[in-house]
Amino acid sequence: MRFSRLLIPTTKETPNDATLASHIFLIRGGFIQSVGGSGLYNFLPLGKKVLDRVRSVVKDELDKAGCQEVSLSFVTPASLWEESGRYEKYGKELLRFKDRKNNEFVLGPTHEEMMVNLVRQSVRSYKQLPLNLYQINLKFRDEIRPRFGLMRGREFLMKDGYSFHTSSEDMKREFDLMEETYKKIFTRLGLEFRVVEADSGAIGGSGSKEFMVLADSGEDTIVVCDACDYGANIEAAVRKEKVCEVEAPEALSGKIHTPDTTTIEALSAFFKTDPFYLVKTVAKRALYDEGKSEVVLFALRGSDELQEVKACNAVHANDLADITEEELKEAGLIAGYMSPTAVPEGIKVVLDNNLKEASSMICGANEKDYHLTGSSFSGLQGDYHDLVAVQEGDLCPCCGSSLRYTKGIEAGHIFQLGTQYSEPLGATFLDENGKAQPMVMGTYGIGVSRLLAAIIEQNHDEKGCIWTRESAPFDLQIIISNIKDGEQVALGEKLYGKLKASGMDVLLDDRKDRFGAKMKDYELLGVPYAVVIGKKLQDGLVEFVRREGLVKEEVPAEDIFDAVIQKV
RNA sequence: CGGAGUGUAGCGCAGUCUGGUAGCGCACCUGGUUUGGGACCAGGGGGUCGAAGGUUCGAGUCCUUUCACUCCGACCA
Repeated sequence: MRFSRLLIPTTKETPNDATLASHIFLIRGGFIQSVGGSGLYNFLPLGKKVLDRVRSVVKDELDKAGCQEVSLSFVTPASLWEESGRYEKYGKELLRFKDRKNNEFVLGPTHEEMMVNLVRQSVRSYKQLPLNLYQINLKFRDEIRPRFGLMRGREFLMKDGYSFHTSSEDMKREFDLMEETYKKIFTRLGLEFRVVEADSGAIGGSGSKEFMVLADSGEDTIVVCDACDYGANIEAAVRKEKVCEVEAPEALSGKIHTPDTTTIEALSAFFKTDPFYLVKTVAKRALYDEGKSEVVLFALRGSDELQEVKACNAVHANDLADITEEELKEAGLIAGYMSPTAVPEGIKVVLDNNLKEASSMICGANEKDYHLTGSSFSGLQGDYHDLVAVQEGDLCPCCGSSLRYTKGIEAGHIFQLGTQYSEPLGATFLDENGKAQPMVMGTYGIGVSRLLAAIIEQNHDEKGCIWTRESAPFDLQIIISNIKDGEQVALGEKLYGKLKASGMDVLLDDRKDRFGAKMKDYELLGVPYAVVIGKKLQDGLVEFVRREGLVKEEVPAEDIFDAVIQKV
């Protein structure tokens, strides 16, 4: 392609709302264009090209793994969502609207319902299973706060795949195959990534894994072990059970006057004991369907922090909200002195697993200025769950080494769904005995447009993008320094023609601009390699440039074709 | 939704306090010079100042209402 004919509106200035490198360079390089803000973007020729290349890597690997591509209707009848029960549950991110006949529709934010519908209409027998269908299509989520360019748009390109099986064993086999396939995809795209244990969120199901592209600008905190492969989203991370080297406080059981000790620190100082032996009680309002809600107490060791997503899952709530002082009073709870053992009637209590069989604990008396010592949870019946937010320095559940935090961009997520969609939606097959069984499902997503942002987050310098081999808009860029120099032009054109004929995708910068402007654009666009044909051509030399590190090498003009073929 | 802020040319901004001809830089168009690090000279085009209402002889500027967007928190590929 000739630069002079391509629509590549590069700019020197940074749009005022862009803070992330990927956002800045994708806009400045003329890859994408904002549609009046609000998380919507147009893909310009260069951006579309990169998107297609990334998409083709995804497609190629999926097809190799035996998946079949389909394309589902973007506009989805609301009735399907009502069937699955998600019409209400999904919340405001689901864009709903009516057609001229007043029928309700949604713009698909994910397509479990549609795909199950497709399959239940066409699959009858176990002989037709397993099946793995996917599409790479637009999704729309009416995000509360879209930001960071392609990283979190409202409209985005997603690959969503769904598999259907006769048994959960077979589904797990496919789940593992998808994990391997995803690893191949991210590796081919040149990304440094980590597969981590994850929370399943609104999609549901169990045993989900996320593919995190490692980048400081990532929005997710992930917990990783450097000694082994263990990695998990902070929302799902677990640790080896903690022990405390400090001895437990004397087990005198009783009510102690503890004025103004409403925090763990104060309490720890008052009793001269480790927070490990204190009980932290956190009150939250759990929100459910149809506007229902209730106050819940979450209790854990004073040395631990509550992980809200885990807490939310423990009570099967849609969300947890902070609680106001009035609400506390109304519920009969005393701030700073709450306790899982002295609870007003009708308040739900959830206990952290670490409290199971704990003894010699100090907890609130649910009475102002009083705490109870010598509390024991031994034999105490209760609703025990993992509620703990794993901290840096906690020990790896697999190998016992120290864990640390890092940041990641969630680029893929795979779920073992089971039958939670096939049952309500009636997606059944007839087994060998002629009995109807619900299909066992898995679901697998990749944020394709987000991958563009992730690639740049991981591969850029202060000057611009550095595309990886399989994501680059072109294999090579030829820069003719002075378009008025007949010799430079002749060599540029000749090289361009020969390389194109050899199957290479080449961008020829044949613009009238000065050298500096072309070089700046090259650096901004981030094509992996360039050939600069300039002044040194008088001495029979041209330059071969590697974008990464901007390494330059002089090559005799007559050898440049072979050099390019060999290096690129 | 809670908190903060911004809406003026395609982009980035000044002008608003103190009402009086709509400005600057980049980009764009024409001509010329220039061609190894975002050139220069000359000329030119482009705006219902987010929207509606009000005050005034006169509103980008003051008042009221409203909308949109951005940034910080809870959701997600």
